Amino acid sequence: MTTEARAPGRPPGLTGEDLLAVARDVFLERGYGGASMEEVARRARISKASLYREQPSKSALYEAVVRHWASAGRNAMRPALERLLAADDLRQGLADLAETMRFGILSEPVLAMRRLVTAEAVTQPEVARMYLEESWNANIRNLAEALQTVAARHGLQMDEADAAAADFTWLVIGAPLNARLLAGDVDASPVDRAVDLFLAGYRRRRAAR
Amino acid sequence: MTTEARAPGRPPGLTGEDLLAVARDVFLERGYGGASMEEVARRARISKASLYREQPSKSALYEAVVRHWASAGRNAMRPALERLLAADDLRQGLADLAETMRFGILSEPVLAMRRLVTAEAVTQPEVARMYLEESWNANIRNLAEALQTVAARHGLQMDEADAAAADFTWLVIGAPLNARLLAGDVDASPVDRAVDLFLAGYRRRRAAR
DNA sequence: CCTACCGATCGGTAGG
DNA sequence: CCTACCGATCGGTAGG
Repeated sequence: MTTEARAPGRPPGLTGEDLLAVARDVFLERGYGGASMEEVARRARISKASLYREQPSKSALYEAVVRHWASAGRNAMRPALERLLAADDLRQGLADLAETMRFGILSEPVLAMRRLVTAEAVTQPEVARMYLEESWNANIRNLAEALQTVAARHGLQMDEADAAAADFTWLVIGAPLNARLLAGDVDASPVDRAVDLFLAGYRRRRAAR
Repeated sequence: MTTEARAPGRPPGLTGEDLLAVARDVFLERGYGGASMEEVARRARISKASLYREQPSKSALYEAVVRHWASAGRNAMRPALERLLAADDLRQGLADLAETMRFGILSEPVLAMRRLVTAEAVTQPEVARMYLEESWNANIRNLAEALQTVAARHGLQMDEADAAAADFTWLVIGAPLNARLLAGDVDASPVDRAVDLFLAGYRRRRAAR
């Protein structure tokens, strides 16, 4: 069979979430300004008129794309956090988590989405704020919860779990994220340094202020 | 006097570094795609034809702007590092340095330049790479050198000073930089947490792998 | 140094 | 009659 079966009168092109996936690819490849509604329509095999009936404007399409992406990534770390909670060796568990975080956050599509949303934060701040809250802070809070559990089990001093989750995250991905965003470099530094520094800082109560 | 004295035949508008400053403002306000050569020319009080005689293309103007900025920021941290080296109290010295770093890196123009260069890293990667090397990595190396000196004086264990400088930097600015880039939030968390974690990690030799 | 203008393309919408 | 969709073109503006 060379043609798909389809009901008469049904649209042959993409709509709904399939359309959002196509639009996402165009935005990630070209940036907001470089993306044209015509290319989105062409790749989705629909007319521009049909595209505008699905989304009333380019900015509305952009917001829908980011919202769908953020929703999908909201609990991206959950499996890795389950593995951390199940790990006997805390240090090894944190190192595995760190590797997973690097692999995910430094992947090309995630980097491209960060570039896109950051660049458009000036003109569409509410979209950037939604992305930060739904996609990033939600994951930080999940991480904080898991860290609090393993801290209690392994006798770590962790009064402010959210801050500790941020510390861990930025020790692990700060430098390579910066390098990849700006230069595409693949960072080769082992995660063990970050994990050791984190553990050293939280193993004993830090000096009072 | 209502008019400035000027030599006959001299251009009334801006050229050279003054032109780059005007172009920088336009790029930072509008982004690369949103910046028009016409607006740059208008603000510099020159014609578009004159602008194109100074810079052969929009991308050449952009590269000149970023290069000039990076060159100016290359040793931005030097005064703060001198104060660290002169500090008696290491913890207080690091806290002061951390405040200075936050104030500088999280300032609006520096954030806007980061947004701009990051967004254009896809289409003009060599400019982004130059920015990373001249403006960021140069400062990290200056910080590493200073940290090595104070580490030796205060008995810290610091085998890889570049990595330690990156650790310190991302502990101090990672979370607030992310929040400000995406949501414009002003972070209120004290720098003391980051400094204490850093010191705890480097005060004793970390566990062998 | 400027006005005028080009070929191309943008986001968005018309009639049928 | 309906829904889904098309070719053509609108007014403005971009880099050059």
